[in-house]
Amino acid sequence: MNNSARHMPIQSPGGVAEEPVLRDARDRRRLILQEATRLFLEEGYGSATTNALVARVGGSKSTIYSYFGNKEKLFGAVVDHVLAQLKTATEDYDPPGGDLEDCLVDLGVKLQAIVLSDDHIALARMVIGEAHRFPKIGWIYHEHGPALAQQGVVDFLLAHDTMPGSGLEDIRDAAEWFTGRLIHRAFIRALCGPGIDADPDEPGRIAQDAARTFVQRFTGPGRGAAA
Amino acid sequence: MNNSARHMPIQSPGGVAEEPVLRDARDRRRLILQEATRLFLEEGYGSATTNALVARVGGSKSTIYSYFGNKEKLFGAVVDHVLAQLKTATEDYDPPGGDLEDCLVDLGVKLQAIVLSDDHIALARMVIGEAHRFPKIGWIYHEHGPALAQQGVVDFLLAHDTMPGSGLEDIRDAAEWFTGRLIHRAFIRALCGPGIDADPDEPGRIAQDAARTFVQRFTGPGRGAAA
DNA sequence: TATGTACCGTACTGTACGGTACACTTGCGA
DNA sequence: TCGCAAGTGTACCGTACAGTACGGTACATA
Repeated sequence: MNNSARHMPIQSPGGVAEEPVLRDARDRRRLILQEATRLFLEEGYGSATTNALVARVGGSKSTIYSYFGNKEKLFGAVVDHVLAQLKTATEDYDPPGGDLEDCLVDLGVKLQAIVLSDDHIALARMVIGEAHRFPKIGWIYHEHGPALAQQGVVDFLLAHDTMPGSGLEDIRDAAEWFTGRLIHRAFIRALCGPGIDADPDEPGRIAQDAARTFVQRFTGPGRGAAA
Repeated sequence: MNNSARHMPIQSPGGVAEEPVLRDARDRRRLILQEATRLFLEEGYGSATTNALVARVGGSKSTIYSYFGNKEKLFGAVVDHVLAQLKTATEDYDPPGGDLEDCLVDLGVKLQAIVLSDDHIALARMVIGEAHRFPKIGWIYHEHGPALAQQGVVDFLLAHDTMPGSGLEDIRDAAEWFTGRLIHRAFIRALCGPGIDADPDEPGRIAQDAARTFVQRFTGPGRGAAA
């Protein structure tokens, strides 16, 4: 018998996602997914337990299992969910006017913001840490994360006719120079742990450097092939 | 506490343990560390079990625990061990003669070989996946891995007087351009899982591009400082 | 021959966790 | 008022695993 008070959807403490009071039980699945996402991102796959999820969501394990079957499937749903959010964020990108360098700075800053966001770092950590157990999820993440971002930069360079006369291969290479400079170091550092060498100004500085140097060295005259 | 005197140590039927090599028990600790390293790199921290380690090493759990205390400490020892090996590999680097581009290609290829080696990828995955549980190990890895490699490139550029007249900050930035181009994409891809888009020729091509483009655009006249 | 030490083999403990069973409750529509 | 689907609370199961206990062995040294 249940003698405790009727369960109230007491609130998830952590987080970005503000929960609109989902009293209506039809949204049960969404709430579970939402809380599972927070939980997995905070704890990682291995350390996140189903009981902890129940404690957050309220309700019972039975409901969770009736919706998602098992923990692995729930994990898959969470990864899809987060990637979908990230994808939306990139699709909404609207380049400002101004000259190329300004546009590249803007693009760079936005890209950094997404890649280095707490949610994305947590997701990447989780996926990388479990890549050997869930190779498929590693692949999905790669295609909907890094590869997509890379393609986004290529599209940007094409759309702005940044390197007129260059072949697609050269543009791809240039995009890799740009993203490598923009992201590599900070991303690895973030993956290794929070607060390593933290300098909040650095991303901005690097975006500036990436844009300026890119314009100077990769666009305009004198960038021909041949060696 | 257990006071039930149930368990009778049924005896080993004579010395069956036919261990081929390293019968000399003085190397016990080293052997354990060695096998633990292989095991952790193959399975990851969470999935590697102490029983599996016993099965590999031979002998008994008691011995392992007498040396390392618990699983976490064993893990720490393993990370130290692998990083020490990687460090040795970088310290032994001996740049060839030839012009700058050739040297950079050589440096790039060697760096890629280390960074993308199976052992390093497995280590990085493990560290990244557990960074939230073992922040200190994340930090140690970062300092002895990525940060060290970065510094190695800076040292190379300085030693070859690649950018005469440039300040240290500019050289650091240039080094980040180089390593970002050289490694970023392939590293992320490798972390996400084996066999994504695998093209065995690509690392070589990228090393070539990184070296050639770097020389063209980041050194010599026309890069902002006198030559 | 005695003794100390490093190691072995195996049974065992405690616990955490994924997952299930099942009786019970609630909201809703007919 | 009834039936039903969805959800709830809780006890429970099986298993996996870290870590321990402890008697026994191999061997070197005294």
